[in-house]
Amino acid sequence: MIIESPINLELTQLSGQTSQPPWKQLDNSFSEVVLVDDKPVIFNVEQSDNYLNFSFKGDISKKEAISKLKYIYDLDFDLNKFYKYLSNHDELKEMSEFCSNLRLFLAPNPFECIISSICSANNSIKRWTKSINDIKSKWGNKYGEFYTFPDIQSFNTFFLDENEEFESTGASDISSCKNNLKACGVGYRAPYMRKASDLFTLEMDLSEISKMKYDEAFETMLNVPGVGPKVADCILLYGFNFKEAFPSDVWIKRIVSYLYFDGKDISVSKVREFGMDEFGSFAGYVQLYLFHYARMSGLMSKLK
DNA sequence: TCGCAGGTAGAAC
DNA sequence: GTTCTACCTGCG
Repeated sequence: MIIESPINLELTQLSGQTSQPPWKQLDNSFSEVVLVDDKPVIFNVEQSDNYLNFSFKGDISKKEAISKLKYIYDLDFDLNKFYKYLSNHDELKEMSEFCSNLRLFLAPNPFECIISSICSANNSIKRWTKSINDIKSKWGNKYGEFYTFPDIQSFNTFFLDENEEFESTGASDISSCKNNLKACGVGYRAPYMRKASDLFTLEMDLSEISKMKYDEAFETMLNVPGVGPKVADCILLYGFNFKEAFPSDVWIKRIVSYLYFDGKDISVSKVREFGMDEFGSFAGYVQLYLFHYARMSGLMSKLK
């Protein structure tokens, strides 16, 4: 079955968006289990010309499957309109040729996105994706060769580190204690993750976030341990589809400073404000494209 | 072996 | 309000 909206699937999958790790890749195709209304569905998607060709296994209708995939790959976003916008701005006009048909890769599970984004802070793509995959295979439900991300209620029962696990389980040897968050390589982020899951279990309601205006959602996310401005914007963009978010890290700062401020050093928080004012409802996409444009055009190595 | 990279928390200015 | 430093891990 084909959905006729242009996408570069591999580019989108491997672009490091903190919604989730890339799906399992086999040649041209990507597969993962996704919960649709709490029902496990195994999706297989592949590139077919410019489009997304897919199949699925699970107890949902074809219509529901299409609607889920359209959400995850943001297929209703009008790329042509966006490219027209880019071509009208000198600083941005080169970008679309380097990242043609790159789209947002949105989280089917906002809680996974929150934990992924916390994990991505001060970290590399390779390391945070490995950590999230470790968490899934340790504690997720298994469907075929795939694992779901553990739910919020179970998350705050996980041990933080080997000491906590050793003391609570009475294991004979502390070095055999691997069933804890730190063993997933998350480092000092382990307590942030647990506190975040506590917060969403006890005080905050995830479904409330998507009903909020962006500014309120941003302020709300800043109250979550381990979540600062960059991570909050990643969560809002990749986890909740707030396209006006402009996640700003050191790379976006270097790129924006080069393109718009003659290389002058400006603070990350100013870059965020600039991005939101300048790009409006395209801010999230511009951020995504800026990063990959810089990566692929060689600008990144030049700015280093 | 060690230096480095990368956002946040918490403290200091 | 802005700026400094410690934090954990894997890589070169």
